[in-house]
Amino acid sequence: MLLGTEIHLTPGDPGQEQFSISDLSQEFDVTTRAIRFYEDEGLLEPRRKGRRRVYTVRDRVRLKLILRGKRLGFSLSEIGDIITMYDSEPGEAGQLHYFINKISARRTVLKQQRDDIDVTLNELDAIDKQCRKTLARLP
Amino acid sequence: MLLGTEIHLTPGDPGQEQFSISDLSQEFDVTTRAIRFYEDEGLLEPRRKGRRRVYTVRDRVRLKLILRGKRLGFSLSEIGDIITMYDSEPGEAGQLHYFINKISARRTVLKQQRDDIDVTLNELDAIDKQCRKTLARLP
DNA sequence: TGTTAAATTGACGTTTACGTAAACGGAAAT
DNA sequence: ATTTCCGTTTACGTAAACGTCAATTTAACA
Repeated sequence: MLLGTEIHLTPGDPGQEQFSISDLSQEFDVTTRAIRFYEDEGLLEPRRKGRRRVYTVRDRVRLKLILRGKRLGFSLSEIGDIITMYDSEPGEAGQLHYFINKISARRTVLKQQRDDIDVTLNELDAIDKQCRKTLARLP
Repeated sequence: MLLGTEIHLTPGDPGQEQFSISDLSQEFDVTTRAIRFYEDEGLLEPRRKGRRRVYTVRDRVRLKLILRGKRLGFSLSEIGDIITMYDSEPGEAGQLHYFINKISARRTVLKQQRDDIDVTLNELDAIDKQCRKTLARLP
């Protein structure tokens, strides 16, 4: 029995449970090189069938988290920290305090970013209106 | 008469109108090297007194815009585009349409970022609560 | 007026996040 | 069975954004 047929039972199936690297590459518009790089950096660890990478739904979620982090301008190292928060299994008290502090710090950054965004959006809004106003007074 | 005394009339004065590179460096916690680099990239163009850079209030505002853009993860090139929007003098119709489109595109990105931030904040909130809950059940 | 202290200009080094190309191994299709 | 993909590894290249000297110049202060 061929391994590939297991992976690609129903390509494009919404209930798909296994993904090839090019599946993910196409779905999220990211190169296979980048996906492999994220693995090198410890952000992904897909199973293997022989040499080939096989991504689960969980891996796919992780990739989504990575890309979201990138959109927010975080470094891969920071993204790794964030993913670790998501993955944390209820451990000992020290670990939990550590995570709570990490989460708090991250939230501070995110809130600052949101403030920056709001300010910028308002300013761009004003500039946009000014442009349209000027435009309306032209021939 | 010494030039320096003109620049540093009242160091730390809230109504200060001229700044040295180290003034800005200290105020915004950014290295002088970075500030010079932004100039190399065309994002700043301070006047000179002799060889020394003299920054005006306007230059300082620009630096603030640069740092805000950095916090949002934009490249210096993107930040340059944004600053250009702020600086735009009412020009001809073509220019105005061009800017309006640029602004629109930038707003789309900013809104996506804000959504990403909101989602992330909510998720971190949930994780935080989970952590505290687990903590409360420990010795 | 000599001596620090701050600023400038190169120039080279570094980190991050991939791009790109080569060379090879399986798998799929014909 | 063989061409044709797709995937893998390895390795070198690269753009962005500075860091880090070193060598000078200029300024401020004792």
